[in-house]
Amino acid sequence: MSTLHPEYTDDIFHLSIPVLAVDIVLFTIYQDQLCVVLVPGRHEWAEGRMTLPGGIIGRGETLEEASDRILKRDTNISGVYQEQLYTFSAHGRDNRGDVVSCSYYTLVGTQAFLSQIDLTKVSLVPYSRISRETVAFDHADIIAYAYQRLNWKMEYTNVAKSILPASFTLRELQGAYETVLGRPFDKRNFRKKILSIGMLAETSELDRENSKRPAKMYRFADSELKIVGIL
Amino acid sequence: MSTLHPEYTDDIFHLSIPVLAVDIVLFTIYQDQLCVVLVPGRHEWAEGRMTLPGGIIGRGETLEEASDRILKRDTNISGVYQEQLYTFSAHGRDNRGDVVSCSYYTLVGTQAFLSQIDLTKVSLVPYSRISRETVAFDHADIIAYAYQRLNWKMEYTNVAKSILPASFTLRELQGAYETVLGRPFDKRNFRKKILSIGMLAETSELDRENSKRPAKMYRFADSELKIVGIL
DNA sequence: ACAAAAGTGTTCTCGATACACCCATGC
DNA sequence: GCATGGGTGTATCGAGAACACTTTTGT
Repeated sequence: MSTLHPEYTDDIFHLSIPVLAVDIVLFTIYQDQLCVVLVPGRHEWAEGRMTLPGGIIGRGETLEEASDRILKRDTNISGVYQEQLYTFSAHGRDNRGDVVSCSYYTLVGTQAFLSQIDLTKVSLVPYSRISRETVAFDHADIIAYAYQRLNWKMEYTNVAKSILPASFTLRELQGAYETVLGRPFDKRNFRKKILSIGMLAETSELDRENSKRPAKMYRFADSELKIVGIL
Repeated sequence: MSTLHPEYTDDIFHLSIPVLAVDIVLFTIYQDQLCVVLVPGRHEWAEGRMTLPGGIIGRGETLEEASDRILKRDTNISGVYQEQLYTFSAHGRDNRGDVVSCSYYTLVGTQAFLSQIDLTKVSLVPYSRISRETVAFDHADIIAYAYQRLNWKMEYTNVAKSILPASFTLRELQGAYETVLGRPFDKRNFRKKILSIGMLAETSELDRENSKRPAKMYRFADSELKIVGIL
């Protein structure tokens, strides 16, 4: 079956069933801040505010396929692991019509991110500046919910892998945790904990970037996302 | 706007978008076993196996409204708090056509349950007997996922309130935990923990049912569902 | 008096937190 | 030799797990 990709047109809102869409919360770290990728609201209904990348699911598509397709279309990013967040359906959540939104979220490393993204199409907005005034529809709520889940995932899984290069120092890792979770950690306790879990493996590299004592570099031992129980 | 309630008819599968449905996992305790409410598969596609109560979302309905409506229609139960579980969309998950299913789950007390339910329409199947052979579509997967979430909720919230009468003994409460979680607890640790949280309040009643030493009866202090962190 | 369930405390282990100094390097 | 970030260990506290006997009642 060939897949259809419906758009937000008038006639799609006259069917006997609601329209199903995806909205994607893409987190990344930029300039030491946790940011969310937003696109300019492409419809008059967005009233000049920005929106999450999103669109309508076509026939014969799974939610994951639609989410990949739409993320690629709206931001040019592909091949990232996305996780389902929640399906939103409140009355009036989308003033275009009767749209149920299944949301996905993900965390992408700055390098991977900047090399793929089309910066003419998207904006990086620090999480701290997102509010109902700045983003359209119920997207601020979706982002807030995604942030909660991301917090949980940072504490109990090795998601941090997504935002770090192949090898990194423990200080860099701690910095990533601090930026995403928005609170400081004790250096000794952080290292003890993270090493005791067995999530990391030493490499033979040393960090020669800084002209100070070189730091050992580590990599993640598991290539897949795993639940480990961290902080 | 008057709400439509579409059914699984041929023409609904010829739209340009997928059909959105809800499926409901209703847990209850019956004969000291954790059970799931199933209905006979109402469509030839179910191939004689049972299914979760479920149906298609209409225009102008939220998922919660649809879920309440459909649970009432399929089982005659109303007014229970349902929580969203996950939205399933895998290729071929429903052999009738392109159906995305948003699942909900809930836990209902035997009393409330038996007084409302229409037992000619539904079956109570022990969780331990559910498998891909006994239930249609991907409903066994949905149930397994709901069970995981229910486990989590028992450990970290006061959901147990749903399956206990207004007042109960600590032994009854422990029994409910043991039945749902499928493992035994130490009486002293259980009581210490559950009382220390402040989730319960003593009542002046004593349990005179058994002709042994009467037990104090307790009630839940909070009437709403709360996250507390239990076991 | 006895059977049956209710009720109660202590010990141990482990993970989380708080906290301050020495080490290796480049300049 | 000194400035800078890298690297390390110990003491305390609280939560969870293991574990056995006394109390109250009905018969």
